[in-house]
Amino acid sequence: MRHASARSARASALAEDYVEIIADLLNTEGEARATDIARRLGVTHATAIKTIGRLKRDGLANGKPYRGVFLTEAGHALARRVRARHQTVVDVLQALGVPPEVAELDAEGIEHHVSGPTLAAFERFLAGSSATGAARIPAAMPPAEE
Amino acid sequence: MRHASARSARASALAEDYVEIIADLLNTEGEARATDIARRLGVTHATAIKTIGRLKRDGLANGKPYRGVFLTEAGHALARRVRARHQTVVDVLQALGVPPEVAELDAEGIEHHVSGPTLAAFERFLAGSSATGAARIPAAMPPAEE
DNA sequence: TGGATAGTGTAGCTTTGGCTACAAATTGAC
DNA sequence: GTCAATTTGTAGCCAAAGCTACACTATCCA
Repeated sequence: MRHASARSARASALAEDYVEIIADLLNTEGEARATDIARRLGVTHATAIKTIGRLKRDGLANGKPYRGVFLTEAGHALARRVRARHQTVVDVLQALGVPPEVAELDAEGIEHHVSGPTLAAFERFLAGSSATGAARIPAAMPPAEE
Repeated sequence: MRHASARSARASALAEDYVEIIADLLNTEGEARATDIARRLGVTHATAIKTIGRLKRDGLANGKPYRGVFLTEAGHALARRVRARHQTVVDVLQALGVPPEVAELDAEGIEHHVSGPTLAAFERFLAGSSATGAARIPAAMPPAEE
């Protein structure tokens, strides 16, 4: 049954991607239009609109027809969590020696499968590296217990 | 378009999971039965059989009705690649301080999104750690250039 | 040699996430 | 204010991946 959780993560990955993009568009452009969301994802606007409909149904987004998409409080909370996790994953990959552009690309897929404990370990790892000013974790770092 | 590659990775993830499990069953049990594959994945046997049909269609598996599933040469090659990558991801997660059981679980999802360059970086990272015999990478490790 | 049990396969349904094609609304330029 | 262009929405199609229910084979044991 090991794969079952990976499968459910796959299911929520799309919603997380949409929410992440919508939040980003709202921040940078002031509005999130269906066409822009679609372009960012590399799908047609019809696909985007249908998926946005599911986000609305699930209480993550709202907005009136022809008036752009907005996030509910739940949507914003999810976006914040997703964004922070994304950055952590990118930072870890880069600390491990992955080139920045590749790290950014791979993080897009990896982030949806990083569980809470793993995220915590990543953060400890990064805190350890930055504490010494080095890009790598110091040898003296204690094993993180949970 | 950053998300497009993550999406296509999601598409091949299931095939990779099946091939990985089939190879493991062939190794440990000598045969891969549909019911066992289904149980490992946490799906019903009907779902497993349908997916195995797709693997056969795509040239990864073969076998006669009621006679178990086998891998083609392509299937075996894929299984080998997937298994090696899986182990690397698990090792990296543990080196970063993720508990073994969690590392095993998260790797199941993460591995499908680890690109070639990232995998190479992971291997360099591990080579650096093991050279000192420590579970962690030494602070003195030089940045891996690419 | 039969049955019972276990395993395999088929049929038909659902949801998701894609697509194209078309229709409707909005916006901007005259 | 009207018309063209853009954007948004709808309809209908497809394949994948899941399910339940039922039918068919194999296998094993009495």
